[in-house]
Amino acid sequence: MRISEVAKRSGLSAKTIRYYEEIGLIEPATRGVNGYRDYDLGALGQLRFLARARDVGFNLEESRQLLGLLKDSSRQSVHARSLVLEKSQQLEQKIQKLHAMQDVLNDMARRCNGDEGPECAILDELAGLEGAFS
Amino acid sequence: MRISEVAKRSGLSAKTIRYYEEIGLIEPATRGVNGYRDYDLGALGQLRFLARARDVGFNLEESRQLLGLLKDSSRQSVHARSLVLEKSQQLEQKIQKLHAMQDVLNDMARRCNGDEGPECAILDELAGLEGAFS
DNA sequence: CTTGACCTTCCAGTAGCTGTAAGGTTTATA
DNA sequence: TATAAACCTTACAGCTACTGGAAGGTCAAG
Repeated sequence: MRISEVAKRSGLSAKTIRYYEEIGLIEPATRGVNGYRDYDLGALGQLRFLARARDVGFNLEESRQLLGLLKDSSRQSVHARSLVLEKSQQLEQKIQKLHAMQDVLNDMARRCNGDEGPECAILDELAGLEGAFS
Repeated sequence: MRISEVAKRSGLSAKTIRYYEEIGLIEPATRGVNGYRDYDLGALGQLRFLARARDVGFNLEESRQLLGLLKDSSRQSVHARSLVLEKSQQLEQKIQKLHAMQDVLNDMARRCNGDEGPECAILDELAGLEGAFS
């Protein structure tokens, strides 16, 4: 398979696949006589695995670890599980933080007239005039 | 005020303040005879404003726009309000996405034994073997 | 007079790609 | 057979929003 085919079937861009090779996340692809990269189903499988790991929130280093576990026949599933649970907790924290930010935004919007005048509770609050008179 | 004082009082780092000046987010600070940057309360106010805008999720370009509104006496509060509402919606989408990711992670963790053996529903699912036998 | 805490500029690095340039190859069509 | 479209290659720059570090100038205290 050529790179564009693997790209289509993995959901990654060709650029990204070359990048993953460059940083050693996957083995360098074998090359055809013309110098084009050539992929087999095993390589496609690894790229799909990486795409999914990224999709659920793992960064490249974590995805590398997970791929290492996948390839390690003497692995212990507890390791994969702890990576997943830790990531889930990280997402939880991110969600909480985003919620808090959203609350502030919604509150500001509620207290702002949103008309053609210059008076604006949003700008006041961002400037530190803590809307004491809302 | 010197930069470290402004840093302390705005919550930004000195590095960040210099960076904001470099990219034109704030006016270049006036300089003392020794070449040190010197800030007045107005500059501090703007930096605080920027710190808060960043805190609630605006990126630098959006923060620049908000600061523009703050400085524009002929502004219309509807503009600030629409920026805030749009940002709130963006946060909502991010939250939904993180929730979906977290659901997948929690589901994978639940189906994984997490013991010393190699069998692992997490790795199976990431590899695309859609846990049909959970 | 030296030590330490400031300040300055400049350059490099981070994550995870994406865009673009300049070129080689393959394939389909006129 | 010519040629144009659609691939492929490498290499380098750029993106966001900073952070770290080097090399050096300034200033106040002891």
